[in-house]
Amino acid sequence: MEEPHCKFETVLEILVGKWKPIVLFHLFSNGTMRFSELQKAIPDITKKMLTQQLRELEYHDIVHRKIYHQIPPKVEYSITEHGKGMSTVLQAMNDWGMSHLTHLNELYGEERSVESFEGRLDEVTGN
Amino acid sequence: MEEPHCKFETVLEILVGKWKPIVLFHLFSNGTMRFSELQKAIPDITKKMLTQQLRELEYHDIVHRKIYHQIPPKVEYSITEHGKGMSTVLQAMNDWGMSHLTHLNELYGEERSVESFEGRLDEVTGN
DNA sequence: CACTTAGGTATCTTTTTGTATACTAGGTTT
DNA sequence: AAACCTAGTATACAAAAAGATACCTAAGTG
Repeated sequence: MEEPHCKFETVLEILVGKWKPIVLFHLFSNGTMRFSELQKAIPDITKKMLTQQLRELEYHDIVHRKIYHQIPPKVEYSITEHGKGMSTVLQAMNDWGMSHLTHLNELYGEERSVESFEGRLDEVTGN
Repeated sequence: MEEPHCKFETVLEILVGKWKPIVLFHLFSNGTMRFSELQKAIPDITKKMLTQQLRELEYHDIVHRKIYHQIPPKVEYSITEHGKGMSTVLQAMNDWGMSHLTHLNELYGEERSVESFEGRLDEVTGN
């Protein structure tokens, strides 16, 4: 076999967390967003989770946090230059992910959406 | 709302779980492995977790489970053809992951970033 | 003087994941 | 006959992640 597939865990570590993908999606799509704009765009997220996910992305230098020292506060989030470098990886994951969805539909049936795969997995694993 | 970076969640869904990466790594590296060989290769994993992770990968048609009907039981696991198609994505994740580690080292220094990534990664790579 | 605003924290509870340990089947070896 | 394989289950438990809710700040507004 070719090169060992190993350190993709690093990417996983960045992306791990229930809300990271959708947060990243919005920031990649919209460029720069305020905390409250992200909250609006992701209605079910709590402030705590949004803060947490953003802080973790910030630690990995994927997201930049710009604070305006005003009252009421204003904080803007955006993808860093380093973070933009992730887009090819995300795109590759996205593309393969799409084709995988098609494949799963062929295997298990068309009527199932992404969300319902979870439930079907539970049927199989008995959890 | 066009979607440049969105359904990479599908890949995440396959890879999610504490032991999936190392299981995949061994199967990609070794081709075909028995349940007990995987157990040996990943000493800290419990049977329950190994079974669970393999079943989930099997559901996604990434891993194939071949049962030999004999006593004592023999079951072999391998990457499916569909699963092999994942290797480019894993490779892309891996490559970017490596450069990200370097970047983190530059940002935080060698000790700090090593500390933030778990030893399991090193187990996999043998570093 | 109280109210509003934006971007958070601080606690506590619930849910999800992962771990530990014991048990099973049925043929083979001691 | 008892012990030993392998590839699992079953059950109980601990730890981690996520959710719910209340609270904080400090200037501007009515």
